[in-house]
Amino acid sequence: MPDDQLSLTFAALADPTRRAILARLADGEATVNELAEPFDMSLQAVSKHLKVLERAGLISRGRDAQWRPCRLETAPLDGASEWIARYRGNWTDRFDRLDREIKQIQQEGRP
Amino acid sequence: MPDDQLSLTFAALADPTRRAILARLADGEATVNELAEPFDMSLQAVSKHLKVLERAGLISRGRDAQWRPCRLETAPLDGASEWIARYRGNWTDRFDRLDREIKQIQQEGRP
DNA sequence: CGGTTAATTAACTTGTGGGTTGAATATAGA
DNA sequence: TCTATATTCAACCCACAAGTTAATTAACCG
Repeated sequence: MPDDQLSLTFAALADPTRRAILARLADGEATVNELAEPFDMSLQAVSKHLKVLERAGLISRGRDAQWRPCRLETAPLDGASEWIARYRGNWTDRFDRLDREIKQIQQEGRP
Repeated sequence: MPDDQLSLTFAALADPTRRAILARLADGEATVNELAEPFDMSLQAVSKHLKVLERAGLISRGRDAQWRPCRLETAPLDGASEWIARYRGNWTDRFDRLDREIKQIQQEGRP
């Protein structure tokens, strides 16, 4: 619905089929047929999912003869990740943990 | 839409109004009226958004007389964050960066 | 009790998401 | 050029999301 980047990204991720497609693409490029193979739905349906992902900037497509290989594009995930991190808390907890680890490293470095 | 937890979470986050509501709740509890105030839409519409957020587990609601204060619940964000992190890469880049920082700390600790 | 405030439920409209099937397009290869 | 393969486009269906207004429930207060 709303077409701001963050909304597009989250909406694209809100479908298990699309998440599975992205997961598959994390292992490397793939054609539409290859991507569609695991799913119990028509090729056209998968093609539509790819369009959604493309509109969200989560994949890009090349052209190799009659194939249109899809590649994962992770840039939009940065914004999504940042948004979530802002509200996920608890930052202090994590800084505390990092603090302890750093102190331990310093101890080990100076015995 | 599919009702697995991850899909519910991402779908809930895919709307700017709902994200704004969550942002507001990060500053503390609020009633439905308070949450609705900034938006140019009916109270009922906001109430529906809250229901979506509640179903996704992103808010919980107490009861104080006729008020139903909403509280931010960040637990579902963990799963979402984890999913994104898995594909966001580049882990190696970040480990490299952390490596450099650790080495620097070790240098400073032992001159 | 009656009135006011807070919030939800109900019924409805409209738009769109996710799926289908069938036709169209583009390219490789015989 | 003709055919097979890969992919998209178009038209359609159904369910639901997001909004509306109107009615209902729940609790406080005079």
